[in-house]
Amino acid sequence: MPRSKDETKVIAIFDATLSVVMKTGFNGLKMADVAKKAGLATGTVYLYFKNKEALINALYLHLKTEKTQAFMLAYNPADDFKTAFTKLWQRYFDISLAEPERMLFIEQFTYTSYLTKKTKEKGDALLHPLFEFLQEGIRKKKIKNILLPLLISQLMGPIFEIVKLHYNKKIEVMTSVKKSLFELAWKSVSR
Amino acid sequence: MPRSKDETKVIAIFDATLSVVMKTGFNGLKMADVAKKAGLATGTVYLYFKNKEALINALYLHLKTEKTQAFMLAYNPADDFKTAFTKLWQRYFDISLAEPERMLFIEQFTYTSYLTKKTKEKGDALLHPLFEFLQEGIRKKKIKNILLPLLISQLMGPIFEIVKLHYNKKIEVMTSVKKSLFELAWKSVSR
Amino acid sequence: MPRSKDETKVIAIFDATLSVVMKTGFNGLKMADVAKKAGLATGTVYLYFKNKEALINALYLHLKTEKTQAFMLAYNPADDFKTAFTKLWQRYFDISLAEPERMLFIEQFTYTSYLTKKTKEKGDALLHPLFEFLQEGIRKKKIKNILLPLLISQLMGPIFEIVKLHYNKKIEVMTSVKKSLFELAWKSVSR
Amino acid sequence: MPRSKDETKVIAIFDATLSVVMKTGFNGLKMADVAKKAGLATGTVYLYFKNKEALINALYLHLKTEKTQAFMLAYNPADDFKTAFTKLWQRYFDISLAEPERMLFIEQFTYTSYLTKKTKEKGDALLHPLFEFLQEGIRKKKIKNILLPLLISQLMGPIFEIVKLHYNKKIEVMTSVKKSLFELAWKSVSR
DNA sequence: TATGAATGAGAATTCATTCAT
DNA sequence: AATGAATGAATTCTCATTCAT
Repeated sequence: MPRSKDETKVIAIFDATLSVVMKTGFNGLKMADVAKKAGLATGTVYLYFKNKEALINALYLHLKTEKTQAFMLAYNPADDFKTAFTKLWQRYFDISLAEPERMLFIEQFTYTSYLTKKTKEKGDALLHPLFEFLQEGIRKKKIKNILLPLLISQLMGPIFEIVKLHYNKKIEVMTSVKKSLFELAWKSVSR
Repeated sequence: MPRSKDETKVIAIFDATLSVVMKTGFNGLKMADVAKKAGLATGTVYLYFKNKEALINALYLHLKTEKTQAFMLAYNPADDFKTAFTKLWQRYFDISLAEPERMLFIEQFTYTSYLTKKTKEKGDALLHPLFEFLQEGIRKKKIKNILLPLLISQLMGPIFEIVKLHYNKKIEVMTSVKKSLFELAWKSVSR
Repeated sequence: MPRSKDETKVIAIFDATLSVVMKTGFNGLKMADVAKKAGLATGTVYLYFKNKEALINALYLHLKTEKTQAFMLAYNPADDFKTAFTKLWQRYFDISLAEPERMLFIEQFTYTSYLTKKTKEKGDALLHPLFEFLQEGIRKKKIKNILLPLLISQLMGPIFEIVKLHYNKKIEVMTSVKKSLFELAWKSVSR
Repeated sequence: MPRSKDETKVIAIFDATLSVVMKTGFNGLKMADVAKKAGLATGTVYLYFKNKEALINALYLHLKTEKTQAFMLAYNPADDFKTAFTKLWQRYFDISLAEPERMLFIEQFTYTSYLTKKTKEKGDALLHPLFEFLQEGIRKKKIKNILLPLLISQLMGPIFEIVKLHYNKKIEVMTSVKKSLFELAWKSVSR
């Protein structure tokens, strides 16, 4: 809930917050550090965000929105289902790996008391287009007829895990890996 | 002769910590609350754990060990691979859903600066038996020949997601759900 | 523009610390009391000094520097040795008696684990000019040719004792007393 | 104020206390450390001393008594004044250097709120025999007619300083040094 | 708006002392 | 008497937030 017009500063604060959390964990997140990293005075952060909680909620939504929009861009209604599915999965995978911090940040705060119910709901709502796409796939008998949340879990769960491994340098993700994983994913949900 | 240092108290402190985190989130974890919940004086907690960090690391390892041991009990070397795989998956699933707090707690810990590198390593090491079991499956051509970490991600990722949904009351997990999910899992990794 | 970090506050904290120690003894030194006495919030003290140890080290050096400078002002290179010696001794004596707290405080510090090796060294270094002056006296055969540290001990030791007596109201130091003491001092070291 | 008969334990506690203070400074003195060092349980220390303050006061008096007695043994009323003075000074010097910790301990606690007025008075009273000896010297016109406290300060002050230097390894005290120092002392107070 | 010093409530930790055994 | 675990008041230090400039 920025009050001012200076969108640049909001972004600087978001970036700084992300960076601090990634470096120190969410319990190491201090407003003073965020300010310093953003090149601002502590007080200035409070001109843009009412308090720490507000900042975190705003960032959460910002990241989730950005990410969702980015990957839904891969969707072309003209494609046949399998093609569309493939493009979407790959885009989601690519984005997640390209900016693991964003994804991990979201994960981290989910079970923190900082995150408002409202924020969580808004975050969930962003996935509606994806739900509809998958629903369509079920209707067309392209994928198994299971509850959508389960389907999504089956698809996203592995990606989250891979991103963690990648971020912690436990694995290197090459094209072959991506290919394998996609096959696992498609194999498990396709009909 | 004074009372002797008591294993019971360690457990009481572990339980209290878990309970406090689950009620208030990770950032709401205060040593005083833990002590009160455990029915002890603040100082007593420090008799058993050097400081907050030590407590968290110990609890992390405790939970992870407990969980791993519990689910590896389902493993019977006499079983053929598919049977063993099925039992293990189901046990892991059941345990995770039965005590979602423990699982979520472990996950949360991971993104805290409290957790030592050493602790993480020890935690990872606990999964060795599982790695070996899957390796065996690959050798026997029962499951796909992919990097083990990827395989594990594919198997555990979805379960984590389901547990979260379950814990947040977004879904109800009935037998049919469990069955569906197992099929997705098996379908994706089997040869 | 906020208020800028203020040298006045450092002095206020120094004074407050000194005053608290003098009233309650060294083991009665509490940061909260220092802050209150200085008219500041607890946190403010930590803005100027990293922690209690840093405060004590800084104050030690501050007092020792101040005292050394003050008494070295009595030194005029144009004076003949005996005159210079007399002036310095008297100035040191006067200063010590005028502000016994400062002197006693410095002494007390010495036996605290708070005081860093580095700080002690810096403190010792302050006496260099005095060492040189006495060395000159030896060269000129005005005073006995003994190791400088012994000479200094012989000169300062009695003064420390007198200050303690004075501070504890065991004696009253009048001009006649000062005269006697100077004679003892000069008698003992002169050639 | 030991309550029990076990004098051995009292000594062990005294030694342990001295040792802990010397290692960590008086603000590092913890009852638990004393107990451990003495090979006793914490509670046991409290069987022998009511509390920390009582322990410190008892030790202070113990050390001062011991030291005073030890050096007054060098006094032989049959000796002429100068001989007696010499013996006493040297004995005091030797004792102080041989067990610097004891002397330094006494010094350290003098300005701590732990030490009772009563304890200080008792400690001072121990020096009475020395006062009388010096008074006699004045009467016999062997030493200068100055206030006794000043005289004592003049004699003890330098020794304290030397002990500190010695303890901190700043100087090495050989026979020649001792001789020089005695000469300075005698020169300053003799008539 | 922007600044960053100041605030002080609140959290972690310590340690003298007690007490159950 | 001896033990050392337990206690909890007291203390240090932190950090979200405010406010004077």
